[in-house]
Amino acid sequence: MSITIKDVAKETNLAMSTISKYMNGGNVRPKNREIIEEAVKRLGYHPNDIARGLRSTKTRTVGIVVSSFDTHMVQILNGIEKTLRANGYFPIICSHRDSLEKANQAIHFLMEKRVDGIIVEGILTSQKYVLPILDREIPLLGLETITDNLAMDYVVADGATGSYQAVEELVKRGHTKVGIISGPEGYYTARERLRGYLRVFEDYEIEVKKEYIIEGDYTYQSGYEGICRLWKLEQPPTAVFICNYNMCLGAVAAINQLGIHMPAELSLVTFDDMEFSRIVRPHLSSFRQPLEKMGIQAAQILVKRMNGDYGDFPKKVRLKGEFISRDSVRCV
Amino acid sequence: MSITIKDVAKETNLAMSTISKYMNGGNVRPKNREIIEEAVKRLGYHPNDIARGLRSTKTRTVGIVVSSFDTHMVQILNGIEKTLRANGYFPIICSHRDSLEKANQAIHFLMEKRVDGIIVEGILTSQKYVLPILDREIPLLGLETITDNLAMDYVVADGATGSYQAVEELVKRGHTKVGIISGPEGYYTARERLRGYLRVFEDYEIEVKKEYIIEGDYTYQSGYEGICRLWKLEQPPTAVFICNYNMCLGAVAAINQLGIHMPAELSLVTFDDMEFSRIVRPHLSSFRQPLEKMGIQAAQILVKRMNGDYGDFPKKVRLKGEFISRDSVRCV
DNA sequence: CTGAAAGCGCTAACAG
DNA sequence: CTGTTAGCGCTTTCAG
Repeated sequence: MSITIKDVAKETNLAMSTISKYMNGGNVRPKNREIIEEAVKRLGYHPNDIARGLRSTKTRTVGIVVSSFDTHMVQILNGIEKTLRANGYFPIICSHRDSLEKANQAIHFLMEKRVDGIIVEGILTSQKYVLPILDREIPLLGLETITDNLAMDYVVADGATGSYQAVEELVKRGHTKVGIISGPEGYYTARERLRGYLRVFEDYEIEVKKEYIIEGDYTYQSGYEGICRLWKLEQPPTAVFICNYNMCLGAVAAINQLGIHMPAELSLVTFDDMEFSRIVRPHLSSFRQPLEKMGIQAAQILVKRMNGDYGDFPKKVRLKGEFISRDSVRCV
Repeated sequence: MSITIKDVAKETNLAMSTISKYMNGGNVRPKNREIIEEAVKRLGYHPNDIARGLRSTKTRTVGIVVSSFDTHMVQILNGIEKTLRANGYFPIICSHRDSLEKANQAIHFLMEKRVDGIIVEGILTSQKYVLPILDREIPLLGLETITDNLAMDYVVADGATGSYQAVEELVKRGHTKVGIISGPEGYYTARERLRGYLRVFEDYEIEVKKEYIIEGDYTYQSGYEGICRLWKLEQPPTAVFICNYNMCLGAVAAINQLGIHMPAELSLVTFDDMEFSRIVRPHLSSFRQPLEKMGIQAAQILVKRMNGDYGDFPKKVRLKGEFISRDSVRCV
């Protein structure tokens, strides 16, 4: 098999424990230091992290459980990965595609791998499936969701304020008939974004029409269908707010398909600003979540916990984003 | 600490090895079976995978090293993850952002974690940094790249044929002045795609103009600049072939910015079909790589190797994609 | 500072 | 089928 610490010990006529100490940055007599260094290099010795983890119960590894890999997630992951690695940790990323079973598998896999901490994203954060993590007292952080009854840290974007800004933009420009294609009710983010929408109408004392509220499911398809349904109404809205990226893709496709002129006939603002927002014509006004920053923050907090610092536990971070005004909204 | 196999043994008055056997699916007397099951559940016992890996030298884990997380990679990863998990393996994903140092770190991390196999993607597949993997005889597969002198499996999309198809579409519709914004020369994929472009002109006996060949670097920025440079030419091309997704985003942005009418003034085809291709107007004609399939194939081959099956080693899979004709090309 | 010895949790051999 | 024993590669006491 491969070279072990024993081999190095034999080679140098030193004890295993001395080699071990050296490998972990401990103090060793300068002369031995050199001898060891030389032998390690010559033999091509690499400590076996598995064995090391077995003793020390620290693996310098953190588990990330996401719903799926997509354009949106990727930016968060970039932030997480960067921060984690800067702190000497490595991420193990699993996806569950909103399947409770896969999520459970992933969690158990990660626990068996003895990760030092876990970040979970999306709806499944809620409820029982994270309980075993808490039981084992593994630091746990929720991303893009909050469950009030669980003692853990959270990082979310301020969706209510974000959607408030987006919808207010519409209202300020004179729109009163404003539709929304929201996310599925079970999602924390969806509820937040809907809340922001509703609050605008409350604040501006405009009546909200039930038929303008379409519950989508965050997929391309539901964005597409949402627009179709809205457009078929006797009195279609003059503006619409789309609650996430994928649905926006579908919505724009439907708008093109139906030959609706944007923004002349229909104004649009969207949550989740993406590269294509400024490429499609008209350029889309949108609310940009600080995705990478969310990842960075999440990782930072988790690192803190893994270092045993529970000073501000449990922490709920709600990051602000920014509204970007482009050309998809007209004044009425 | 947590519950170990010893605890279960004590609880059931059976030997550790019996529990172990049961946990690994071995045959156990029905009565004991029940007893064990019950105790495992009651105690909440989960085998420690670290310890297990230490003994068995199998970790059921495979390392994935990618250049970065992006829209394109995500689809490949989906295929990999799905296939791996269906076979009982879990991926550990690392990115290196084209930094040789980070790539090395990642490789060592994965080897220390004793992964059963590794998939590497992108340019850095080449050369020395994968050598330690081969040395240790860990199954290794290269994705989106090929290095001829290394004995390992590869999965790539047939970029030459893909770009041939894309460019031929242009030529068939009467374009002779065709520009290309290619990838950086060091990339296997970039060379392949350029090769396809050149071969079309060879086959159709059309002269290629040097100034129509712009070497980009696969980024948004370079796509943008590429169009600008092409458009400034005394005799700008009437069509352009963009070699990847990010550059295409940039190219379309530039086309809009410059007020170039597409396809009237400039036709465009692109490598990498993405959702936005059929949303932007005009819809983009493009070559679609079978990204998810590439991931699936890669994982399948690796699984085979990890099972000790080296029957067809080394295997080089070159997957065909499809050209999708939309509205961004006009006939001259 | 160095070395000897014990043991992390598990599986692999081998008896029984 | 079950139990005993040894040991994976490393770290961690605890003497020296």
